[in-house]
Amino acid sequence: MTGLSGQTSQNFKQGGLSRIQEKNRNLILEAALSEFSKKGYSGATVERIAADAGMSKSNLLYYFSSKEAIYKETLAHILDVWLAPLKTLNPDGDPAQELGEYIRQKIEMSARFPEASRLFANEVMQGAPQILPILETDLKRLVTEKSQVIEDWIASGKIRRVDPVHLIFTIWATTQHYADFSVQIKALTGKDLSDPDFLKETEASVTSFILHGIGLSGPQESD
Amino acid sequence: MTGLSGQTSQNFKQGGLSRIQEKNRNLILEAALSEFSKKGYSGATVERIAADAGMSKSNLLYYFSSKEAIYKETLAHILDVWLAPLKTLNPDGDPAQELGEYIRQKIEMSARFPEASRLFANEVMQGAPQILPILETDLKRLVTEKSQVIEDWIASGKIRRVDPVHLIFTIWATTQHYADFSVQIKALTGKDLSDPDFLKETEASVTSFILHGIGLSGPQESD
DNA sequence: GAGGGATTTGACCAAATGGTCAAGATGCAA
DNA sequence: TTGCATCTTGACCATTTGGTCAAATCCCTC
Repeated sequence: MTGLSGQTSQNFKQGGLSRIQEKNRNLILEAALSEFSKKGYSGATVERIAADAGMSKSNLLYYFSSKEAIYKETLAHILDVWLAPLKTLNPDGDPAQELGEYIRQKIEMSARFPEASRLFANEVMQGAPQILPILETDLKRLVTEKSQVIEDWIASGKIRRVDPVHLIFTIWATTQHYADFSVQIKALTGKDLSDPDFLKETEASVTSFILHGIGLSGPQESD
Repeated sequence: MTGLSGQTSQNFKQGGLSRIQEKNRNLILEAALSEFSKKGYSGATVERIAADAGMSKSNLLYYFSSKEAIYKETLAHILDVWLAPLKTLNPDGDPAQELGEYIRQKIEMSARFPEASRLFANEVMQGAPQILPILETDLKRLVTEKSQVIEDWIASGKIRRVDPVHLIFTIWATTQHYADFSVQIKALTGKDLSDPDFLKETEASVTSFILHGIGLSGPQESD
């Protein structure tokens, strides 16, 4: 007796997944993100992902046809989320506000999804075997578009003349560093982004560096 | 080359390595750096490292007792080189000059030894299983010392008030990013640090960002 | 050039691992 | 409850891989 679901009995056909499939695929993808980000693609084992997800290896392979299939799906899953903040950069907004908000979002992503950051870093460092085509098309298009936004801000004298692409790289580098190298940061400071105070402090420092770097003051002082 | 003629039949004891040992160990370490940085620890295979080094797997294991031993030695080999630039930061020098030079050196390291950068990044991202103790002692001591240098520059009004540790993290993040994410950078710009023009351009951009970030102009301009 | 240690390698082994398969367990509509 | 599709698993397989070992081959000293 299922007291909760008043749903009908169409279990899985036409794109919809059955309740059990939905649940298990999610469990697997969560476990996979954890394993892949922790050990890398080669270091992760299907057995351990299955154990993390609370099922047998055989059962996991009932939901995903291969280790590589799990990996690809995990990557695809996070990629959208990962690139979302940049898309919101608004040409008509105030540069300090817009870039400050972008940096803040990126750091929050590093704080909330450090595993996703490391998975992405791992993939790219290994030569981006799975996502290179996406980088060369979608991401390139996005970066070109947002570079133009920055270029316009420069042209209208709102920010100092800088190379927009290098500015984007700098933001990516600094914000993701706190997730990817969190172990090193913890070894040196005793804290990482999971500490709310350290998160605030990092946010303030990084934002301040970059905004000053492009000729703007910090977000609090506006004149 | 230590003591070529005076040696007895003991070719390698007491620290000195035979000519053949010297050569082969170097070949192995070079191949290991390439493999480990390209595939990560788990992804690399002893067989392929041996092939890269031009010898059989058995022979490689005659020189290094295990895969882990090769990995540790490779790491140790690059670690000194990797941290060297920071050590040269001179408290008595001009901040713009000193930091500019440090950034320049770090970018040049990324250009010349991208594999070392990726190996290091990989190690840290996996939780620094091998070098965590070093990070917590030697590196922490070094960072604390150089933070004090920066702190002094702030106290004497030479640079803007910033968090010294975050400044160091920012420099590491931005400079190493160009090595670790070179595939992504190449996908987006068509170039990487192996291109001399792009190297110059990157150097100028990153230096400019950070020096402006701490309240200094670029090296050439002053107001 | 002979003797002996240093170097090199192929054959081999055990463990780990990705994946298959058939059989059993479970959930669900009638 | 019954019948069928979905779900789950243990047993099993082939391959990869780190590491061992004894037998060669090389190199150097005397």
